Amino acid sequence: VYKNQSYLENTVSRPKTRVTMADVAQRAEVSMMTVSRVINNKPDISEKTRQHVLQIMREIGYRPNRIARSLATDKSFKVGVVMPSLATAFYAEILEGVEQVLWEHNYNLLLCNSGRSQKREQDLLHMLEEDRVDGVIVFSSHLPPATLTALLKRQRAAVGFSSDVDPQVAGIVTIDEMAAMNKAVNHLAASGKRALGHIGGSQNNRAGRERCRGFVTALQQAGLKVNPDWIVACEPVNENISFTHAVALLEQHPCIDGLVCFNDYAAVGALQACRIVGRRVPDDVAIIGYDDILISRVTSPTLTTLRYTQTTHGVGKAAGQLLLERINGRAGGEQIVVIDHELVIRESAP
Amino acid sequence: VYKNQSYLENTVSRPKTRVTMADVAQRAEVSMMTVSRVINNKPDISEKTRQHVLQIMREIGYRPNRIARSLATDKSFKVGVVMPSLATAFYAEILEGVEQVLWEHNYNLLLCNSGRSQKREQDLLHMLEEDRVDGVIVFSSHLPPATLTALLKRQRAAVGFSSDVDPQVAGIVTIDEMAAMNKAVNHLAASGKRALGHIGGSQNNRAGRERCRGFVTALQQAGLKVNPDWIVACEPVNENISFTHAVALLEQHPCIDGLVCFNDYAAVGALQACRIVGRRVPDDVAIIGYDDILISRVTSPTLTTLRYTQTTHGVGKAAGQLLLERINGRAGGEQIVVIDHELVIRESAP
DNA sequence: CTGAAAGCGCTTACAG
DNA sequence: CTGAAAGCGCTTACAG
Repeated sequence: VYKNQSYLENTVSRPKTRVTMADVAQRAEVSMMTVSRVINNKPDISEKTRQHVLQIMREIGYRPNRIARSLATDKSFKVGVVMPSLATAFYAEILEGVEQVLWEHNYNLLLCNSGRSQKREQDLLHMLEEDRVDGVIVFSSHLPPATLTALLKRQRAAVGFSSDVDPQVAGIVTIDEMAAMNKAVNHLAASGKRALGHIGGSQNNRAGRERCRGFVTALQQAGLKVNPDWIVACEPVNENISFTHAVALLEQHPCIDGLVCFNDYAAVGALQACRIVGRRVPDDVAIIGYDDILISRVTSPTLTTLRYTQTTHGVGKAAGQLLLERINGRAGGEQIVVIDHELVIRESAP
Repeated sequence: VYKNQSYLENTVSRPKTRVTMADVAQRAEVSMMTVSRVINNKPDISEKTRQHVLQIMREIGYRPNRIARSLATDKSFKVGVVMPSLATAFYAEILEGVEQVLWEHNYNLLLCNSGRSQKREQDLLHMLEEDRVDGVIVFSSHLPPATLTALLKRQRAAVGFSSDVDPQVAGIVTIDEMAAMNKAVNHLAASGKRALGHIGGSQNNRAGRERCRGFVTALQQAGLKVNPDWIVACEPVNENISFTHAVALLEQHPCIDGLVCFNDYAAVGALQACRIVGRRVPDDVAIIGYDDILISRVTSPTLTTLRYTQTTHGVGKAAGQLLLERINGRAGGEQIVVIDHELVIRESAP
């Protein structure tokens, strides 16, 4: 008698135990090997047998158990994705790009949110290891480079996005923050600004560190004064924190006539600060943001900002693609994808 | 000789096969049973043995294989989440809420994006079945109610958010769209509007259907005229499609003096349409949106809109919580969580 | 407090 | 073209 009979009936009760390959084999009067062959579309099987087995599978509502298959094949068709935040528009769009390529190649996505916590990022990576995922993508890691590298080395395949990680260990999708800051600084210098400040981001991730470093280097190259007091770090970086920092900065250093900000949120805070402190934008203080989020078009004045030449969705796809190549072992040596950017000139720094 | 020796060395090469429980047992000179006990923090084990085993695990870098454990226990500690879109702010925020509660209870999230495709939604649900996830949450399903119900019945536990599904089969987080539309229509009627139109959404999901139905019912209750020609459906619903529909609507029916829109994007399109057609908002045509997204505060005129009394993040948490209850079998009978809303009155319909 | 054996539901060589 | 046996890495009763 068929052990999952109740499952076939139209009742609300759920099955304690589901239909297995053995059930199919028994009912179809073939071996499990044969059932396995039709599930996996293997050749060397008569069309008659195949159809018969398929028919039985439909009849009893059989679905193969991927957990068992993963254990047997040591391949999970899952990849872990570690994000510093999910509700941020930027990461949400990236996620959609990643999901798209992965799904197209039959991979599934185990979603992890580190919430920018180092501890949690580590826990997550350990868990992903226990899940035996086929690969991992880490976005904007907040872990020290050595720690991250050690953690990723333990994964079957890995990609780091805007994270400092050994290129021997993981594929890399990176942003040339030095060049970006150079564009911003040169633009301000060209319009006559001479005392530039930086509303920076967290020094716990690559973007924050590199933008700060790039800002300083760009100043030097442009022959402008570098004053450490004109550089502040927001943590976390949002309008409010940035506002507070910017007010203090502008009050203590009235000479500042230009501000390069970590991102558009920080720039919005700086904009408000100028209003409070009584400085006109861009005449007294010019402001440049980063990311070109929706809001940068509706502030007044509108925001001059840096943006990737690729869509955010495209950036996610690139990261997914890179991981797939590594999973499939088609990766020859170090792989580094560099995302370019451009300056979008609006009113805050014409 | 230890088979994963190379894994312990500081090389870039990755292990073909990882450390297993058997390796730990052998090296610690205990049985696998004992190792299993320390992994799972079971009692009945001497502190000395426990510490010794833990030490060995650390030494050889052992991480338990959750795939094997899942197979043995028939429990995956994973839940599937099916979304119609990832990059939409609304769903991104919900996702963060879901991820949060799930992680707090040691569950992981298999993320799926249906892209509003019925076919893909079905494929996804089948795949999740094969993954033997402990539960599934479907957001704003585009599947016919009977199909969705049948699919969810096959899952170990399920929750539907704003989806028509049999409450015997899944927990439900739902929005009382009838009441919402009632608020919108009454507000317009109270300000003297008499000929109301509806810029609706897709009829392939509950929100679209219910808002339309609620709109009509509210008109009837308010004693206002119901004219099917004054109701249009946008598919997909975005500013451009809405703009096109609204222009046609306003040109063909100049008498219309109020528009209730499916969401804020649709309302923004309607706003633009009024400008093009030469109708003043709110004097000639009053407009009401839905969702209270960021943009509704910066349009001119600003947008009167409906919003949930709970944060979007909170809505995600509620859905996650509900699923956990069902997974743990603490669910007594039908479970329906209703999300309330309120009218945010701004300039477009004062 | 500790262990030997069977089983979870598949796949992988290996035979025939 | 088809099948019997062993194995993937854990856990679950059951003994002692």
